[in-house]
Amino acid sequence: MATITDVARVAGVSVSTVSYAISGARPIRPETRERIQAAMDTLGFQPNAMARSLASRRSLVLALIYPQIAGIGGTAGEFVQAVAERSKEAGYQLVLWPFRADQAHDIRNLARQGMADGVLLMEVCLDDERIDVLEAAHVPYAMIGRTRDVTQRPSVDIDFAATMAKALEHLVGLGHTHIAFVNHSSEQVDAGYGPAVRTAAAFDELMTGRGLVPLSRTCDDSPVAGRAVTAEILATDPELTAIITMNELATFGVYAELASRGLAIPSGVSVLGIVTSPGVGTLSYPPLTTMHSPGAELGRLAVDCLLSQLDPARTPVPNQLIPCVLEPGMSIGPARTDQGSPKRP
Amino acid sequence: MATITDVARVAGVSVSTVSYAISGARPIRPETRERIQAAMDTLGFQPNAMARSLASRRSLVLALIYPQIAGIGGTAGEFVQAVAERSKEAGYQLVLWPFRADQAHDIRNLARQGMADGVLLMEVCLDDERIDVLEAAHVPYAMIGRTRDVTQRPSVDIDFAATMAKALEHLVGLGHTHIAFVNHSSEQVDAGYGPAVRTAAAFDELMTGRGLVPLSRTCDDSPVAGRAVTAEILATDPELTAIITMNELATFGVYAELASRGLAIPSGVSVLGIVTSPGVGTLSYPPLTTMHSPGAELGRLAVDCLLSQLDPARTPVPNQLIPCVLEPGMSIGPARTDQGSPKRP
DNA sequence: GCGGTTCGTCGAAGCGCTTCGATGCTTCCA
DNA sequence: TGGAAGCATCGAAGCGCTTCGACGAACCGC
Repeated sequence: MATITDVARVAGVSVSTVSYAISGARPIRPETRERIQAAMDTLGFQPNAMARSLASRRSLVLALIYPQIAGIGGTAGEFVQAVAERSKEAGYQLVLWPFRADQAHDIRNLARQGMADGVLLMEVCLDDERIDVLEAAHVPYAMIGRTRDVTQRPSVDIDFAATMAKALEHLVGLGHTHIAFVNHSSEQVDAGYGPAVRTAAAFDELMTGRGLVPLSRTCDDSPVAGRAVTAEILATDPELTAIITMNELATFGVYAELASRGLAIPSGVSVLGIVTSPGVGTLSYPPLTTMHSPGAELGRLAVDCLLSQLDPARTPVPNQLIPCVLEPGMSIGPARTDQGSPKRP
Repeated sequence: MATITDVARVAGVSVSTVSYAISGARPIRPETRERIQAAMDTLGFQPNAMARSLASRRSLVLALIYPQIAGIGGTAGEFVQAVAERSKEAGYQLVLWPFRADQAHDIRNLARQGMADGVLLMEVCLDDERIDVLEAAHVPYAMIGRTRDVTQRPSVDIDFAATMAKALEHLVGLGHTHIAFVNHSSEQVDAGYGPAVRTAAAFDELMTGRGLVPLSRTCDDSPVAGRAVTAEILATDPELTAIITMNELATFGVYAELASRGLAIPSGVSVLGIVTSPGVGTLSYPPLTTMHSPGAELGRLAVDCLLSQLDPARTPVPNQLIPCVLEPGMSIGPARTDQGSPKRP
């Protein structure tokens, strides 16, 4: 494997000149630059990443800490992909650190080994120990998701409140007033999992603000649980005409339960999946109308957000919240009016 | 950030002694070892990964080249996850290199920068340029999937033939003789995408071997295409009683088309999904019987396979083929016998 | 025509670690 | 009891690159 020394020898210049020619940090005479380029080409020179990092004290590597990328639905996959691609565009590599959220100290130690210039965290909880540890160790980071207070903390996230607002606006505009929300599991809510907590809060507040009664349920991530919750919801409010789900697997159960009761979608009950992974709407019949998670955009933003801290020359990236995007399917229609829709609460 | 020199000073020993204490490459007196350990603890020392790699000429990093991890179904996600975890167990980190299959030269150049000790390739085609380039550059690799000839080439893969054999055995045992196979798209077959080619070949051969007529179709990866193919298959062979699909998205279309024709599953037609991602069976009603892809196991094996080349001290990992695992659902039953099942071809 | 700049290049000092050979002690057996 | 062998440790030479200061040459204005 050719080294920079070989290139310098072949080009008849000093090692430092080659280095400057590569980095462009100092002016090089065009003729010299060409000789160097020729030498690099004939030798097939590729600079050694480790030596470069050691000397420059920048590894050009970002680390992504993730708890899980498997599972149905490519939300996380889409996100990871976007992160990797954006990193590459920016000249960085991406390493995967599979750590659970409670392994903050292992994360800190790995970070201090200098393999990565900064870390990206996903699935951040309202009170996330990892953030505290990383801040204490002065490790640059950016999070996808938000801790409780996020001012002064670099983050990008889905705008759950805006997503819910758009969802309700859409449904209420079609005459729906009895609307239920199927959330993630109660374990996730209790663990302070941001999406579950924030979206539920937004639902309650927005429904109440419209003078409607919020019917909100947690639900394990499975079709079976989705079926059970649907049955329970329908029993609780027989006048229900719309269900918003933020639980992809449960949504399949919602469909199944509605079908088994002869409740057609959307003429009987409208269903809207929010924060979904791409393509999931087409898996059901009738195709589910969704508001899909802006995973790819979040991934790119997260990288930009982190890089803007590593390199002050970059334009700083403010914290951003991105709402989900409506993807029309065929699961939403006007509210049915079996016994006159307006009803006093 | 404390360095090894700081540790040596605090412990009152030389730098090399600290290094040997950490690596265990030479014996150190227990008392000395303890002093060093104490020094490391008080300083919070973490060895610098870059310096270590530069000096030892081993980065302890593996690279995973992947074309796509997004998309419905966690097959690839499951695989990536397993790879990352196994790597961590073995003391390696995993970096993601998002390259398309035609970017062999970029891959080569990156590999020659010495960031990774070896690379893992997924979605390998029968004739894969990347393999040739990597071999020419003497870059250690392991592939998930197989090129045309795989003797002497480190690989792990799904055993498509065995999977298909088990699938047919199961169905024929239930009296099915008119069986169709829904493959991936013709583009993928033409591109020499191993799973599509090998499985189709196995289907043809095994059906013919049993004296049955193989009805094999390519199909775009979408529910819509799945519907169309199902209609065409049923028109071609009205006596069809079973469909094997290796196309998760299309399978949803298969269900929809059967439902719209009033063909119940499994009493009218049995459906078996092969090489599926985990959990996908539960998304349909009735739950799809599947043979799911051993993604996690393949991921672990692939890492072991690669590591056994990097470190000759490890026990070598032979090329392995792992069949998919049957996961019972409710989509398979005995063949219907509308007009007497045995029929001469 | 002389001090002050700017340009293009060089040499050398690291970056923080690994690893080879050497060294001074002990220990052991003939 | 002396030489070989083993043990524990040290010093120094890199690994391949970046970057700082320096230096000669060409250029500038007054």
